[in-house]
Amino acid sequence: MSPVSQPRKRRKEARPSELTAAALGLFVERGFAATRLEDIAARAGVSKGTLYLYFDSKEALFKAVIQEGVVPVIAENEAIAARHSGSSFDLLEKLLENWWQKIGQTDFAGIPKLMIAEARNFPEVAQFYYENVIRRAHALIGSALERGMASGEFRRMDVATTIDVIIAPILMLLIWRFSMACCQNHEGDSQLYLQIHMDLLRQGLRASQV
Amino acid sequence: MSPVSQPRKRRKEARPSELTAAALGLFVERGFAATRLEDIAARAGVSKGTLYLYFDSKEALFKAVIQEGVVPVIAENEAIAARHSGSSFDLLEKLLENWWQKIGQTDFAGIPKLMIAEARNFPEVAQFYYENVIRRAHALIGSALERGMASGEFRRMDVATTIDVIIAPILMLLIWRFSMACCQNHEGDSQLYLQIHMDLLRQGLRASQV
DNA sequence: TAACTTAATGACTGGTTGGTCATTAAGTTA
DNA sequence: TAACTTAATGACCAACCAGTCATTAAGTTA
Repeated sequence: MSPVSQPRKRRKEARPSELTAAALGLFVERGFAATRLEDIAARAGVSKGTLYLYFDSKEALFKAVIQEGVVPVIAENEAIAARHSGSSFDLLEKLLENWWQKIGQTDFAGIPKLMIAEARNFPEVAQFYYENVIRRAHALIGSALERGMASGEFRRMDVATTIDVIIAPILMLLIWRFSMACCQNHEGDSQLYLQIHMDLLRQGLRASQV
Repeated sequence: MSPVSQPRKRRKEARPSELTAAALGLFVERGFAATRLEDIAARAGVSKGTLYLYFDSKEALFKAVIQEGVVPVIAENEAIAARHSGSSFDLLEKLLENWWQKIGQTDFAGIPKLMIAEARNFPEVAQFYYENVIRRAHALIGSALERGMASGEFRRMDVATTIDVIIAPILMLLIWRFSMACCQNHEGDSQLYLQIHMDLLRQGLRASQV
């Protein structure tokens, strides 16, 4: 057996994203308060001291985790909505598909659970997340709904609240995966879940035929 | 000004539930790890030492919080389902109504967020919650769905997954209230939210008319 | 009211961890 | 290869907190 300690490499560029990735994983798993900085550093393959070269404090690291990877996907979806032509329900499906690819199937999928668990302890970060992610996602779904109502494709409804009801099952899918999912022996089928949600909406949103 | 310290009263009976109530509030607000036992004791109007007369450890207190107030409501709803006659959608509405009265509008409303945030750190408690709350709630909704499918009221669908999609917005309502809700200036209307969810379901679940 | 039982207290301790900094060594320049 | 810059380290410290226990006093019994 050779000595365990690796020669220490100097890789200034790669460190921050490696550290936020490690932090995301542990924060989601254990919660902010219960996660030790030493464990984050170890998962990223550095020492605790190195972590402080790149982040001022544990809270600063938390902020960086949140701000890193969610906003770009919102911007993408805004672009998708802008150039869409076709039924409004198709637009909803396109937005969901892109979100699923960029968030739902990546490590960022853990962020909703993390944000929900820690929002009250970090109001400033929660505010940032609300303004830059939640509000914009709402606006996106809202405009699709209004488009569909204007064309007669969807029935009339309270838009603001309907948005919440549409988004809720999508968020719960991720939240569940990072919390209670460990108790189920059978694994849930995410694709089927999303498909059934959209099936219910397809029929639930459309203007009644009579 | 008179001295601050109250004469200490002896109230062995009332202590446990006062302590679990205080703990629920603080755990929901700050998370398990970030909550200090001294703060829980203070909120319950006793000293930290007193807390240890009634609970062996911080984790034991957490278990007690969870086990205290959710199971009875499930049992009630099982009774409601057993004696129900009428449409299957009416049954779903009745179950939701009772749940809203007994959980949604009480301090127990914070439990879903707490369970989700801490499930991974307390697999034993999570397992208990899964078996005694989640599984039974699922079975309840599931039997209502199958009843409706058998009578031709609902269309055919994958029951297990549809249950999840139905429950998700209801849980998110509470989770939201105890996390990101602080960021919104306008307060959401829970009644309207639940009504729209049920409206979407009423039309989304029913067998297509053609 | 004296003796007794036990609910309640809060000072204390041992372990933990966020954050610091003097030291080490990787990589670069001359 | 010698001198230099700075990324990386890990021992260390101070604050914090779960859990303990000797002491206090509320309420009860005789």
